[in-house]
Amino acid sequence: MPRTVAERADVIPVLAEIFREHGFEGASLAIIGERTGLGKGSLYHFFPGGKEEMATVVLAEIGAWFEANIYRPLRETAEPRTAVGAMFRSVSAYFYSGRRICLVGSFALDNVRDRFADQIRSYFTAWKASLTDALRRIGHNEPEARDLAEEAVLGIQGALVLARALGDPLVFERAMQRMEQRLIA
Amino acid sequence: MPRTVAERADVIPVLAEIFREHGFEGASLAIIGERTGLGKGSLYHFFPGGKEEMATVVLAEIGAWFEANIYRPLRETAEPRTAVGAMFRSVSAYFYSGRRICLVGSFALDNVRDRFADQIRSYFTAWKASLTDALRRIGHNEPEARDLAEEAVLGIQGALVLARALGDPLVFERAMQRMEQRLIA
DNA sequence: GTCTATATGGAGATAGAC
DNA sequence: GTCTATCTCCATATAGAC
Repeated sequence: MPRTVAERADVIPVLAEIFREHGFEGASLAIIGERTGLGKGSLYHFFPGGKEEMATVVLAEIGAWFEANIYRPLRETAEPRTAVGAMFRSVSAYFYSGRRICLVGSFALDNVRDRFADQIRSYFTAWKASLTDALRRIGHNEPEARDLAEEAVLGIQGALVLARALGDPLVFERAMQRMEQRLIA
Repeated sequence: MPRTVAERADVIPVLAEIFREHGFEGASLAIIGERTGLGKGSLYHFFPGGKEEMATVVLAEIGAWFEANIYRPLRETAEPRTAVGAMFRSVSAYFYSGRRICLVGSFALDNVRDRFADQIRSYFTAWKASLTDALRRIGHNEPEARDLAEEAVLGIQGALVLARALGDPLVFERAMQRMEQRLIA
């Protein structure tokens, strides 16, 4: 008999976490079944396209979350200096101060990069663009704003790599501090 | 009959490139056999420990290369300003201006991170330490040197992630320029 | 040292009962 | 919607001839 009646939406955050921890190929259906509490039947009922569809949906949800919580505020908040500070706080919370990796960044380095190339590119393009916009409004000129935005976006990814490699979240926190200083000063 | 008589040392750079392109799990023995021109028999003759041993050996060779070509020059070159400039040129060449990813960084984000944790940590620890040393000798005070070194090491990793995600090597080249400026100025 | 053949396991995915 | 049983494929690894 059925364990419980699940909703597809409830499963997505769990999938995201599994992909972060195990990568795309490492996230076996066995693990996914265990963590979601769903059998293969239910999984394929929700995601007829299998793992590939699961990852696509997860990436879409991540993109939507960043759009709502990071990119839009950067573009639309009246006080851009505040918005940039808020971005660093949101990012720090989102990545658990460097204890959690960026799924999009890890996919970019992974074997699966080509399969999800469009979603990966959009994520970073939108981030760069919205941050550039805020920096422009803070008072930086156009090329300077673009440079600083690129540096910050890449710095966040690098901080996640290094913090994970060294097993030291402080690496991430220090990088956030430095970048915020540089952008807002 | 045997195809050719190979040496283990010749195989290692090929393995490194395969792991970079496909990741650890994605690098199947089929691919490895194809690219090295070796059958499974030869592969297991050279690496009785299988793929895990292959990756360990590859990481060791990468570590040795960086020690000889990056870390030692940073520590020992009489003119540290020159050494830092040389580091950026070597790194840029090594990563093909951002077209090639860092195997160690990609492993750090991957499912296999725990299996190779020691080698991953050493790679970044040694890089940070040797760069800090050079910056110290350039004239930065201790905490400043440490901060700048950490920022540069992490910036290189982030630049590789973003360049790959956007399919744009210029992202990498710009990041190298900015960092060199900041470190040497 | 290299090859081919094979063992064995686990992967993703499907079928159909309930 | 959920389950179990099953299919097929390809993974790593081994054995033993040459």
